[in-house]
Amino acid sequence: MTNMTDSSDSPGKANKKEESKTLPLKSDFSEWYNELLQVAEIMDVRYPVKGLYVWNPFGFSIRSRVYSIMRELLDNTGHVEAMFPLLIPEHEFMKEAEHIKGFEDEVYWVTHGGTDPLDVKLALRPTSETAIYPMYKLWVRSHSDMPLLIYQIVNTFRYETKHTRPLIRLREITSFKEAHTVHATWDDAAAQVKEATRIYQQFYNRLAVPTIVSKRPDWDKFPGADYTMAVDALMPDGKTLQVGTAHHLGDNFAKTFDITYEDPEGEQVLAHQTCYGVSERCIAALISIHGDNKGLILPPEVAPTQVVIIPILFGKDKAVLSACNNLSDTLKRAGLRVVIDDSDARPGAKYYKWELKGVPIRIEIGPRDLKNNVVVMARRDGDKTNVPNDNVLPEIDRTLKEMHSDLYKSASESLHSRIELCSDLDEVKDYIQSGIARIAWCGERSCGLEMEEIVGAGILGEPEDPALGKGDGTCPICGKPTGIVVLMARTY
RNA sequence: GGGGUUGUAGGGUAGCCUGGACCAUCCUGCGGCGUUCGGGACGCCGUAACCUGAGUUCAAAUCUCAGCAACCCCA
Repeated sequence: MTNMTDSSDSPGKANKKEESKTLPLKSDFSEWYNELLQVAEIMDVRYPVKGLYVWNPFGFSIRSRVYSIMRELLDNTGHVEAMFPLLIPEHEFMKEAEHIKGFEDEVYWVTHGGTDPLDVKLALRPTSETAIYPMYKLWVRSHSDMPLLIYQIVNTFRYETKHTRPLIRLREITSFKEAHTVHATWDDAAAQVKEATRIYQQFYNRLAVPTIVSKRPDWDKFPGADYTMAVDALMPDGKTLQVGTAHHLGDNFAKTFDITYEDPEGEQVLAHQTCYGVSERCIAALISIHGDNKGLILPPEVAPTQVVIIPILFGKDKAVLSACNNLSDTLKRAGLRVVIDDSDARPGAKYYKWELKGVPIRIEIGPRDLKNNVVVMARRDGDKTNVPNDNVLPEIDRTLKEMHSDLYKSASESLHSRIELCSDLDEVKDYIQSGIARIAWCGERSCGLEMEEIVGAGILGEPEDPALGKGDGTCPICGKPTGIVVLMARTY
């Protein structure tokens, strides 16, 4: 905290204020993040219950667009959407022993109906396996029912005891997309897990967020799973954010919930299952990775407003306004989301406002431009240019596409410049202050846990990409030679 | 899990240590009117606050306790 009384006299502080009137610098990531969510009207964090936050209409609009990409990708890969209840009876929830162990400290329980205690306690789903699989027992009959690929997008509740954070660590996850699939064989399920991470990487490409897929170490897998694949993004402060997981459940849950099918020979056999999920953390990554000192930068596909038109008015200038209206009509007919800001504020104030909101393209039209038959086009992540009137639509189209690929490219470069091969744990300890360390590991649980202990950070696992996950080395704990390289990072 | 700090208009703050009055300070925002408008305009008028509960006291934003919430540090 800066002392109030000197701050106004200090030139350093004054400059800082000049650069960013309402927003802390992005280099103070935590403050920047919290403040941006509030001032850009994504979330209102003042809801008076710990770990619960309100989606503002603007933020909700981003959310809707992001999740419609997810729906599109899932629907195009054979998935169907359904919806299961929020409340899970205690006896179903308690069926799978490992699963319970993983979640029991985090479950909210409904114990009363009005003032009467319930005979059967009801859990608020922390995830929906135990809500869905009793139904799968009824639905799955035959090998011809397979694969069964169902997803839902719902809220889930977890009583987090660690520090909660909007979009990142919540007590109510408002936007949990969870898919639950059933397959005939273990191998079919394994293939589906691969497919899931492929879909997630496509999804994140659409958000211009580069990600890394890796296989979580055994002690960090989903409770009740055979193994867990995870998708991680790298945040500006060097911590990784787990933004998607895919679990191979084997026949573990099938045994518990008695999910069997009749195979072609007429035998009743256990099904194999997977589940995979993405939460609103995807939006945390989206915001954090692209934003800058001025505020949000949104990839055009998910920006609620793609083009803002600012009239530069002198006196009662009808010509400028009607030029703005004409352009707006043209762009809207082409399917773009356009806003004309003809409010009473001065142009500069409007620029700052819409930059904060991350609008990809700003068009300025003033008397000078009318005379020259041009408009001024400013890219949120770049410069201003003059564009001739008859070329505005194609130029905007082109720029929006280019912006997406530029955003992805710079995010990807930033990610890869912050992954470093380390030869010992001291180096790892040092490097994870700013990024992701690669280090050899023999694969033994005891060595892995010791590495985490020494470094004070987590092992993300062995990356799927061989360029990251392979390499000769020796385990830093036991000294055995190994071809496996794992990723270590500070995590959210 | 352990420790610490904080809670005053929509946001940010002063006042609290050392209890009391005079309109609870200033910036910002918001509403109105007018002048303005090519990178955060200005004038005038208006608007709005002491987290909740209990206690001490003639008197509480200020002191004590509890709750709720936020932030920071350590494990």
